[in-house]
Amino acid sequence: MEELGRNRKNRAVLLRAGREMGRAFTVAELHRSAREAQPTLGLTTAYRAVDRWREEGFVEEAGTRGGEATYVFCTAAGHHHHVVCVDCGATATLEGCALEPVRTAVEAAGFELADEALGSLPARCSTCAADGR
Amino acid sequence: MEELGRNRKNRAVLLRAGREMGRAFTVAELHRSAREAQPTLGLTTAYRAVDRWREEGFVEEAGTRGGEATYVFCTAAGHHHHVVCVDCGATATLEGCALEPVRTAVEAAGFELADEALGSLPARCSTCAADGR
DNA sequence: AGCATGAGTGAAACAAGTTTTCATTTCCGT
DNA sequence: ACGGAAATGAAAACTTGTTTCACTCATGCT
Repeated sequence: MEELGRNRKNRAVLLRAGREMGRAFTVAELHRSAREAQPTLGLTTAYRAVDRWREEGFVEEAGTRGGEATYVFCTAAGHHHHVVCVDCGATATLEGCALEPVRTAVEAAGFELADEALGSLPARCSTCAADGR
Repeated sequence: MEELGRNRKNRAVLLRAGREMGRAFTVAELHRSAREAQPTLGLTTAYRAVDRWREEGFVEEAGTRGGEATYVFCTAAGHHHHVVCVDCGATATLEGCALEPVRTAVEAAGFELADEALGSLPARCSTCAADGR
């Protein structure tokens, strides 16, 4: 349980809050949620926690929503891609590598697909698609 | 030639500058380039021109580079996707729809691919890939 | 237990990109 | 010409995200 480093109370609260969201979240959303359990917790700490998680590979960027960066917890181990609803942040995971045909086409054009920038595919969940948002 | 509206001198300069770039550009880059021909042209006008072009469909967002949004001129008419080098902005166009297998996989997960957010695929051109950037 | 150390913290200052405001200028149809 | 709508540029405002800094406090050592 030392993975969290010293003084881990706040990060533990943030971690629980983030896991409970079950979808892509902004730092402000994470902060708002964690604050319910820890009212003194500052926004700066939320930014720092997400930064750390990203460096450690627990979390990855999932695009932006309304100008704010969103993140998802990356639980699956093997090669996979996240599908993220651009409206509500709902996520799904594609196990196989559905991007191979795209990679081939991109390479035929003389480019290499930048996988690190395609960790999550922008999509719309059935609810948001039905809402016509 | 009325597509540009009134007082079109500055926007014409910006349009020429943008087309001459031949790659994805930031608003600041566009402004810097256009300023060589029109030194009084303000940054605000460049922002406004790009906004208008995007609304009109001449231009689409192509992700970000160093924290700045980038844009590409969208010349092809049919269904297509841009491939954009995340380092230098070089572009290519995929004529067919190489994304169909991805769409199928995403739909199997209960989502709909958000095409408008996938107008350009992040990639690296051969030069930047070789530079190891 | 006492203590020194350094990671952790939050408020506030800062930075960068983009948008808005506003007074002024320029174009265009009349 | 003229009147009005659109366009313009400078500056201010806003937004998101980062950095600074003084301070707290858990941790490991004695």
